[in-house]
Amino acid sequence: MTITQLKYVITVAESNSMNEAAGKLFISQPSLSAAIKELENEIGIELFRRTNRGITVTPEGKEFIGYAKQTVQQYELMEAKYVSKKELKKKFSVSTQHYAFAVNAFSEMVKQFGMDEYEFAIYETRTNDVIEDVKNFKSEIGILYLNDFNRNVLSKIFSENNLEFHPLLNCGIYAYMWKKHPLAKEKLVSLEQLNDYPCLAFDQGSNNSFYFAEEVLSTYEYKQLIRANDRATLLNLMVGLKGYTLCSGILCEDLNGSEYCAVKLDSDEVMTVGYLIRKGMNISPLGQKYLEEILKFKDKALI
Amino acid sequence: MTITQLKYVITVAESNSMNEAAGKLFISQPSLSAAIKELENEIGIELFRRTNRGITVTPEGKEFIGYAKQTVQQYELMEAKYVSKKELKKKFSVSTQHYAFAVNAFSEMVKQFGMDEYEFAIYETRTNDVIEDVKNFKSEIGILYLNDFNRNVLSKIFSENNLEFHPLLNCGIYAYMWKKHPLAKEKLVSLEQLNDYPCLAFDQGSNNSFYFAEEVLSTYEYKQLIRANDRATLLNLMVGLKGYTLCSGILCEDLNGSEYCAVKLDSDEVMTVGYLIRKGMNISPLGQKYLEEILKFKDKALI
DNA sequence: ATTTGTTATAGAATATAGCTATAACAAATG
DNA sequence: CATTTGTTATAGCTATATTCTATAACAAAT
Repeated sequence: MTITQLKYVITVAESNSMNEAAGKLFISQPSLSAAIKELENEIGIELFRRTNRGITVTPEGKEFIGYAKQTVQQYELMEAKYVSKKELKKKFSVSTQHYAFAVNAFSEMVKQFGMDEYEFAIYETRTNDVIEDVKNFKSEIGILYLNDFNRNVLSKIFSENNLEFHPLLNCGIYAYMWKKHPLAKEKLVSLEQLNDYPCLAFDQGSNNSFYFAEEVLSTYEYKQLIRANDRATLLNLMVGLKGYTLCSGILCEDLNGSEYCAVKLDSDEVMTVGYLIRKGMNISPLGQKYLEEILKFKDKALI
Repeated sequence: MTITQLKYVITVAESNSMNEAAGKLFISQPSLSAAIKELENEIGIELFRRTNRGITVTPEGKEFIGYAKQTVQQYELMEAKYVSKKELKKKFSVSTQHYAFAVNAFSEMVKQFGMDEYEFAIYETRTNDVIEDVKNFKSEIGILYLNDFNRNVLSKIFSENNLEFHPLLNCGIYAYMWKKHPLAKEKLVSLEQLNDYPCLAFDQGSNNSFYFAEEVLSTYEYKQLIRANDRATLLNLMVGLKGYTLCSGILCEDLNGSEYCAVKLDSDEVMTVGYLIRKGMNISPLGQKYLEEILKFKDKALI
């Protein structure tokens, strides 16, 4: 297992064929094929499925490539510092459920590190994709919540996939709605009161298991339920349909605007927002800063 | 720059001569000498000073080797997982000023990870060594405090050495003393009151700059000052001499025993305990856990 | 002066990585 | 249905790198 082989594997995985990858790597196709095969023999894992129409990455290959990327990145960091002496752009991505504060923390971090030396990405997406992104090394960190209802199921998924959940902040449940909503001035609202209005929820794609829902009380039977896949859409529906959504109560007026407000729900239920990482994986300085930024919402979470 | 070369460099740095290192690496001495020299030429840095009585590491070499250790460790992690398939023992060390809670957090972390898969080390030492240990990659994390007096000086040292300080907890200043000390029952003590008793301080070796002192009010002129280099010794002197020491007020009865108590000092001064890491360095899962454990003292710190 | 340790150098043997040419195969194409 | 075009795999060769042994050069201890 050499660094060269790892670099080759990564390039092949990003290509549609050995031929194409060989071109990118400026070596001949037989050399590349041999190098890959030698590695596969050494580790005893088939990384790519070869067909006459190109290659596909096997599931085990996907995991291996994840580790390979880490190792090569570390190596290239040294290479950049000591050999070529140019600054290598470090990468950082995060995948999150639909939380304005996760986006806010992200932009704060970006501001502090600057775009010159770093490459950033944030994916605001459905629960299952958050898990997948972290699993496949697409994102270093995933942001999602656990509560008493989904904790066991998600924890099992985490441990099966070598993932680790770390709590960041606990918060009560709030109904998020338009400022001019009839219930907006209440101190406390009950589910019965809310039942007169449509509940807005984030679409979770094909995986419509309750456990993947982003609404805290997914088991409750809502009279009216509307699904959306975009936070801005959802906000628009709050105004247009006098809808509401159940969430953490962590507000970011800067991002969602001051047109909305959160009213505490009459419920003892507590949700735990936390971060998901691959088990045994180091957290980069960028990741450290991002988590620090999220922790700044600890106070705001307990309005 | 190959992984092999990096491994060679690391072994040489841990040996007294090329010959000795060559033996450890099961290669001939000329091969090793050539490999090292080739690397030095490539990066344009002299890593080792050769004398007829062996080798010494240059300062630039020390830094390079630090990075090399990181990179090789990452590589060996993959190698262990995919090639040799035996679990590699991960290493974690921390250097800290004399804080019982730092030791306590350490032992909590060790308990949770278990000694089978990991290799641990904790160095309770003087301020300058904490900084040196982190700088030279001996410890991943250093624990020390900043206050208004030493902040500027230490911050400058940190940035000059590519180190980063992250605050963990703020605490007031307490006088730590024997439970049967005449002042032990007071709610609040002044420096004037304490002046009747010897002040106990940690010896900082040759570097006796005020800025490196572990006592919070190092500028104050103590009538009686006794230096020690061991926490247990200091505790004994508290009993024997009715001495006291100024500290954070974070107590760990489990470790120091219940024979001692902390009395709040009549002063607004606040000290910030935090951790020190190399700039741009990732934090390992062990380090993450350790910091989490220290943060659990956040409440105890504000008695 | 000799011995014993060190690092550095030279030249030969071996191992490795890459190349070209070609095979083997499957799907698209005329 | 043969041909073309894409794919990966194999064989044999060459240039390069790695590592060895033997030896030199040097300094300190004996």
